[in-house]
Amino acid sequence: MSAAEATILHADLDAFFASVEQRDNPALRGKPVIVGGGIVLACSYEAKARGVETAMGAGRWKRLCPDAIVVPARHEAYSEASKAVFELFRDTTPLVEGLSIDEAFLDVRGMRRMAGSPVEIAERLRARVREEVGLPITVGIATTKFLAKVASAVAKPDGLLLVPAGEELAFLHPLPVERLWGVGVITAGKLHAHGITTVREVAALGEAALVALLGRAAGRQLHALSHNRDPRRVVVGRRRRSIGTQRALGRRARSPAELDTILVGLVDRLGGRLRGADRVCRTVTLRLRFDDFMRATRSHTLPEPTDQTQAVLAVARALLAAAMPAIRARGLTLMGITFSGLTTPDPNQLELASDRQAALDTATDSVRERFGNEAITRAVLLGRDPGWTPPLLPDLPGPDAAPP
DNA sequence: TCTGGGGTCCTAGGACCC
DNA sequence: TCTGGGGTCCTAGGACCC
Repeated sequence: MSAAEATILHADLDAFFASVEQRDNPALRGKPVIVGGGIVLACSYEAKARGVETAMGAGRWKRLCPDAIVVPARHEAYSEASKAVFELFRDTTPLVEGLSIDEAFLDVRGMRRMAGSPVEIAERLRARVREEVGLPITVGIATTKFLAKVASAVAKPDGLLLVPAGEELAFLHPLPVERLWGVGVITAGKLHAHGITTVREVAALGEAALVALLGRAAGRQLHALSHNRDPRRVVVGRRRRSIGTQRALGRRARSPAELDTILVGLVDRLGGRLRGADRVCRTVTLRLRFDDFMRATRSHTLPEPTDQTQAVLAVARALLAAAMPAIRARGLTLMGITFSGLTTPDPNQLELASDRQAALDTATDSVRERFGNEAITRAVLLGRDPGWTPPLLPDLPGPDAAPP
């Protein structure tokens, strides 16, 4: 019994949002299409060929591709298309692990007699996604999840690539380090600084050296991946660990009252999403982004989980009020706010969140215990008095280390 | 060249417990 | 004077992914 047979598929829709737009509007086919506008949420391969990339700002893509057709995002359409494709995934094999709205791992081990070789299964899946949902999809096949993902990235767009068992390293080693899952700009930069540009060179380095360079987890992981060692199984039914909502603010200064209005909107959305997903959260995190792209995080953990907007709001207000003086002291402009609730793994705890007033009381007590009565007062004032400026709090560290 | 709205996982120090 | 080990939880920051 060879554990080495390549049976893991990584299926990844190509330029997902843009492909849905081209599917639904024939006038867009064959043209550079950008979904988003302000920044690029997604772009068609015609736009990619001109150098446009995801998350690019308007200034840049307009220079690169002035004739691009810009369409607003239609998230419901994407969500629907995603559901239809995932149905086809699950019709292919019960072992489906979703990674995001547009990609999943499928394990087709033991299906040869019934359904054919992994390549045949993948071909059939690609044809069905094309015919039944109208979208192009790329599939990578390999012995490990990690390598299947690398394979699909290499095969894009609208491709299929099998890395046969036994040929993994021959495929992997010539690739640039950036192809490895988990190597972003920072890690790639560190590796480049040591003259390492290919996976082969990573593999030759040895675990100890990689750990010294990148830290324990990242070093070990990279070492293992460079030898195609990835024992992770395809797992069905993974649950989200956190739910968050965020909003960009731009460079304009915001009054406390404005901030509070934004905050209430975010928390309201978050509460709705928690309840909609039948989830509760115990740890509420406030994430702030500044004009120099610095970030700061403040979090608070409640004694009991909740899905109640008012309870989360009490925590959120206190966190923001407590962080505000430190922000002002640095003279930074707030560019974005995120609130997220770390969901709890135990669904039984849902019952604990049933009583609204009790949840609010618990949250208020918990915040008071940590930040003191003053913080509660400040948090309440935050929403009421536009002229209010918070006093400096000496006990709070700044949003980050002192500027260079 | 400064941009969205989602997420995941890891690290490190301090508190606290046994 | 020097000095124990291990574990969990919380908080803040950082890197990365789509």
